[in-house]
Parts: sequence; structure tokens; C-alpha cells
Amino acid sequence: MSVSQNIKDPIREEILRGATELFERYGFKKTTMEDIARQIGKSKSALYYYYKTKEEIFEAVVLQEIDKQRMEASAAMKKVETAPEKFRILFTSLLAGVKEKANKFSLFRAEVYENPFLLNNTMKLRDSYVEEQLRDILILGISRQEVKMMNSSEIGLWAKMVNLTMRSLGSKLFLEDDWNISKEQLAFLADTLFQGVAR
Amino acid sequence: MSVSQNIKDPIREEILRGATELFERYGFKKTTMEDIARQIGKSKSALYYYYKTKEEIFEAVVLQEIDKQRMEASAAMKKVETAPEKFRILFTSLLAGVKEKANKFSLFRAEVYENPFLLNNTMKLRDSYVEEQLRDILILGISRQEVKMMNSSEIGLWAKMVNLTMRSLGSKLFLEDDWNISKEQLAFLADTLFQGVAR
DNA sequence: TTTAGACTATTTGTATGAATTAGTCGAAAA
DNA sequence: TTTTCGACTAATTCATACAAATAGTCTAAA
Repeated sequence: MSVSQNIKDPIREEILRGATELFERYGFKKTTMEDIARQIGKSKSALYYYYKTKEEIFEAVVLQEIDKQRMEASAAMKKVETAPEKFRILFTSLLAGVKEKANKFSLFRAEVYENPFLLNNTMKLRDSYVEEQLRDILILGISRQEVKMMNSSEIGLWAKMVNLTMRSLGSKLFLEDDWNISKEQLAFLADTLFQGVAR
Repeated sequence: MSVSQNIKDPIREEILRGATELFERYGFKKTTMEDIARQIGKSKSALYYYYKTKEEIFEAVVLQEIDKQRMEASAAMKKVETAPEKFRILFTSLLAGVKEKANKFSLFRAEVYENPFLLNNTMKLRDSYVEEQLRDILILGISRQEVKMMNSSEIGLWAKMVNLTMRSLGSKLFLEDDWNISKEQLAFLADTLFQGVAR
């Protein structure tokens, strides 16, 4: 299920399309509400009819991107059977995806650097989603006897800590351009991490 | 061997003592060179005789703190025999230490938030040290048959990735006060991580 | 070799007014 | 009723100029 609120509305979609394009090109601050309105040929109040604040539009844009990532990861995970494989894919595709977004929205990375709160809400949502996925993978692994027996609090702790790890790695990958980690290296880390709970 | 340059000089030590106290209380920016000079009852040029810039003093202060941490970690590691235990201690004590420093130098955390480059150089030094320690632990583990056979490039990769993980976790722990991870949780993560290379 | 104290050049802070811009509102169009 | 417009406001940001603070230098002396 998608996290973002009903974007079904074609006008909401239009707003997000326009906003995404402008944010990509000019960043968050330099894109004014009037810019966005002009971009889609409407007036400012139309925007405010659909979104309460500029931040809300921004968050919707980010959520859309996160959703995309998530769908990609899910699709790739469906193609494999085992828990360790699923984990590796989740780990590498989410982290590699972060790097990608960092390049795509390069301007805007500097802004996040200065105002980390911009991503606070969306990242929290993302976190709880990832943690859930991690738990699911672990449970699947246990049922497939690929993972050692763990009680639910151990499962929860593992998911929490791995999520924390992913999140902190992700934020470094996003913010520091000199962190060049290949997908292979990420996969190695993922495998090592998962080996720790393997049977 | 200590990373910091010869602090043997009693006056250098005095400067660092004074600077540390002031940085702790007022942060980096609000502490002027004259403040430091006054604190130790000397004039500004005395400071510049021993250190080229204010940043250099700052880095020396940070290096001192890092050295302390390192010594503590080393001492604690000596008390145990096995590689997994050593790893757990290194992992938890360095990361818990980061949290401690964050509280001690609380003002200054905000400054690092805005000028991450302040810590760039020192963190690089720290990185290479930690990576080395990680390799050593792994090699010890292999010789003790606690760790599976790995060739040197695998060892290097493992050390690199674990170091990356520690670094990114550390920076989050340092910067975000709402990240409260207990030492037990850190230990759990350390153990999981190490299990991944265990025999 | 080390220190003091005056000196400079640069950075930082502040005050103020102008310009932008996020967000509101009432009326009109669809 | 739902959606849009354009004028409006209040708050924030920006530009400028001026004042203060401060990092770093230099010369002479201890």
C-alpha cells in the first residue's frame, strides 16, 4: 500500500509533476509557489486548495520518489525466493537508490544539509516501512529455516538495528559525495550482516 | 602510538588544557584566541608560536579526546582474549564514547552540524586507525580459528565496510540527540555483525 | 627561543529599508 | 458545491552600509 495520500486526483498529480521538475532544477528554496503555479498554468490559490503549505508539497514529492524506490525494491525482491537474497536486494537497492536521488536532486542536497528537518517526517515514514520489511524478511527466513530461531523481541531488535545502520549509511551516502561505495561492496555488507542471523 | 604530534611540550599541553576548557564551555566560535591566551596567562603570539591557526588548536584538542577514547578502548580490549569479544568492546566503546563527547561538548555539536569540515581531518585519521584495528581483530580471529578463512582483500573489504558503518552510526549518534541507543543494543549489533564472519 | 603588545586585514555582527514570497480571503467562475 | 482567481497581508529574506570583533602578523625586547 502506498504511503502517500490519494494522489489519484489529476490536479494533485499535475502539481506534483510541476513541483518535482522545478525542485530538481532550482531546489526547494528558489522554487516559489508562484513558480509552481505558473508551471502548471494555474494560480497560487489553486495550489493552496490542494496542499496546505509549501512543505506539504515538498513532502509529497519526496514521498512519491520514495514510493518509486519502494516499488522497484519490491518488484526485485519478488524475483528471488530466499530470505538472504531478498535482504541483499532490499539493502543494496535502497542504498543505491539514495545515491541516485542525491545526484538527481543535487541542488537540493545542499539544502537538506542545512535544514535536515525538511526530510524528518518523510524519513520517519520510510523508517517504519523499512523496519517492517526487515522483520518480514527475517520471519520468512525463519520459516524457511534459513535463519536461526529468534523470538519476536530479538527479531524486533535486529530489524531496528539494521534499519538504523541503513539509515545512517543512507544519510552519509546522500550527503557526502566523496562516499563512493559500489553495489558490490554494499552487497558484501548486506551478506555479512545477514550471515549474523543465519542458521 | 599516539596520532597527535608531540604534545610533550608543557606549554603546548597548557594551551590545549585551556582551549579544551573554553571550547567545552563556549564552543569553538565564541572562544577567541585572546580568550585562550588569557586563560593560560599568556599573550596571543605565544599561541601562534606553537600553533599556526585556531583550527590547528581545535584539531589538537579533538585528537587528544580521540586518543583518550582509543586508550580506553585498547585497555578494555586487552582484558579479553577472543576476537568477537574484542570486536564488541571496540564497537560499543567507540560508539558510546561518541555519545559521551556529544554531551560533553554539547554547544559545539551545533557548530559541527553547520561546519562539518571542522572534523574532517581528524575523522580521517580516526578512520584509518579504526580500520586498522578492525583488520587486526579479524586476523587475530582467523589465527584463533574463531573467524572463517578470508584472504586479505576480503579482510580489507570487511574492515572498510564495518568502519563505514561505525562512522555513519557515530555521526548520527553525535549529531542527533534523539538517537538513544543503549550499550546493549550496540553490543547486539556488534555481535550480529561479527557473527557474519564467524566460523 | 619565547613573549608581549601594537598593528592590519578580514570576518562577523547589526541596523535599516526594500523586495520577495508564503499564506489568506472574498468574490467569481465552473 | 467545488475550484480558481487576483488582490491583500504579514512575515521572511535580501541588500547595503557601517561598526565591532577577531584571526593572524610583525617588530622589538626579554
